[in-house]
Amino acid sequence: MRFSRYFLPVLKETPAEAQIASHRLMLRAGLIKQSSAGIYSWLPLGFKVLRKLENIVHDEQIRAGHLPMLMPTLQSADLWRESGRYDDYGEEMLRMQDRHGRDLLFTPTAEELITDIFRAHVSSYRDLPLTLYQIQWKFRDEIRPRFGIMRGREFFMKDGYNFDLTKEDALHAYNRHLVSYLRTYERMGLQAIPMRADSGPIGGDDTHEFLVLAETGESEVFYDSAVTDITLGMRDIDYTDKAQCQAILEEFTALYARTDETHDPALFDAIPTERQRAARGIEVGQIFYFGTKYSHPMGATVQGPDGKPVAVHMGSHGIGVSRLIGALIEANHDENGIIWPEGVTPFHVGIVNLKQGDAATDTACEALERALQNAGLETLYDDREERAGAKFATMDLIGLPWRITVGPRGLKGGVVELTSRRTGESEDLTPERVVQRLQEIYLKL
RNA sequence: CGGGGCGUGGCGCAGUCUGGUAGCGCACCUGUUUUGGGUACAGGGGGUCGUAGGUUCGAAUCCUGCCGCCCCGACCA
Repeated sequence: MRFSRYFLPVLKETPAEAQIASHRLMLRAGLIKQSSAGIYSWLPLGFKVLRKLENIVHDEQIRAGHLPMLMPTLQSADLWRESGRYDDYGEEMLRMQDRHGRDLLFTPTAEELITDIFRAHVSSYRDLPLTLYQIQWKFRDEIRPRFGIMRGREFFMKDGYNFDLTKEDALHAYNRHLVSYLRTYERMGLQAIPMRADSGPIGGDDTHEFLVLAETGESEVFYDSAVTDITLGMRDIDYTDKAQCQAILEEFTALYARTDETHDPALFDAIPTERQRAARGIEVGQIFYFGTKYSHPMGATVQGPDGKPVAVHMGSHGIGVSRLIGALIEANHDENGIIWPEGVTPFHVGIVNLKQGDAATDTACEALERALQNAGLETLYDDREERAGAKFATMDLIGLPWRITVGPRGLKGGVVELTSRRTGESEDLTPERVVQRLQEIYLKL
């Protein structure tokens, strides 16, 4: 992509409303524009990151055996009356009427609708287990939206629902989701710690929240510092293996890690003092097992082997995809701007032409751009006629993890400069080597 | 919803107290210059001062209503 052809409205000055780093940087780097309180437009660069996260979530869900689908944002109130949540959900649910005066709502979550789909089409235990999910816009009419995309009213969320014959199977689904979520966050370059949580209005018995540690997080968390040393890494996972999923859950949840909702000071004090941590975190996902809470009142049953109807055991699972961008930036930025992890960066590498208009550097940049594209890498070539400092500042702000600097001096020696955004370290390499290096870096992901 | 604050070109702000021709910086456009960490000079375009009403010879400025946005608290992916 040529910078001159892109739509990237970067701001030198920070809009007054932005209080936290991720919000400021998202506005300054031209990722989003506020439309009204808690509602944002996603500009091309922000949309690109959002799509990357969405793709990673899809990829990991499909890997875990879950089926993608899409449900509408507007739903009939009738289903919600059936489950009893039309009245329970309260002011947070945005309600409206169509021209016939029928009550509609903008979906804050989709347990009712998915259960309705399930009961209409599934009647035998042989069709279980089944896990369906979608990534779709949600609306929750927050009392006070804030922190930009981190607590918007409209947000992009992956929500999944499992249907199982027995509690045991449903708990395996729970474990499977925990594992797949861990993988998902790790691929994004984020550490999200599963913590025992409170179930809130979704209801249910078992629930874990995934929290990214950040000073600006809204949740108070307490944990054993040793939990931050556990990673999934490259291990081979068989999602049908109940024992393996269970073992991973136990591995990740054995140590103390809780939000303030479920915090137990006595257990916390039992941790060696030097490992006790009280901090703040951003909630980026949550998984629930809630048994027959919806299937029972809504009549979502299957015939068991004995021919008798059984209410299915369910759980639901969410990842706040749009919020993740905020969490990613909170965890990855410095005073100059964003530093995208390689797994989610909108472009793999930026190219800075130090002397735009100079035939030799222009040619070298264009050749590099083609070579990188042919290698399957996405480039953002800053071809503006700007001073180098301005180009570097823009690259730093938008946070591409790698930058190639092309100038007449280097070209005399046959090299260009490859710079890491994270470390600031540079290396002089031939254009061929640069392409190779970047290929190696991104191949691993 | 309670408490606090703000609304003046795309962004950041001054001007409001004490009414008298709407300003500054950035961004944008034109030209020249320049390009190794936010370049210099010159010229230029763009504003119903959130909105409605009131007071006044005259309102960004004073008064009233409404709308929007932000911050602190109770709720949430």
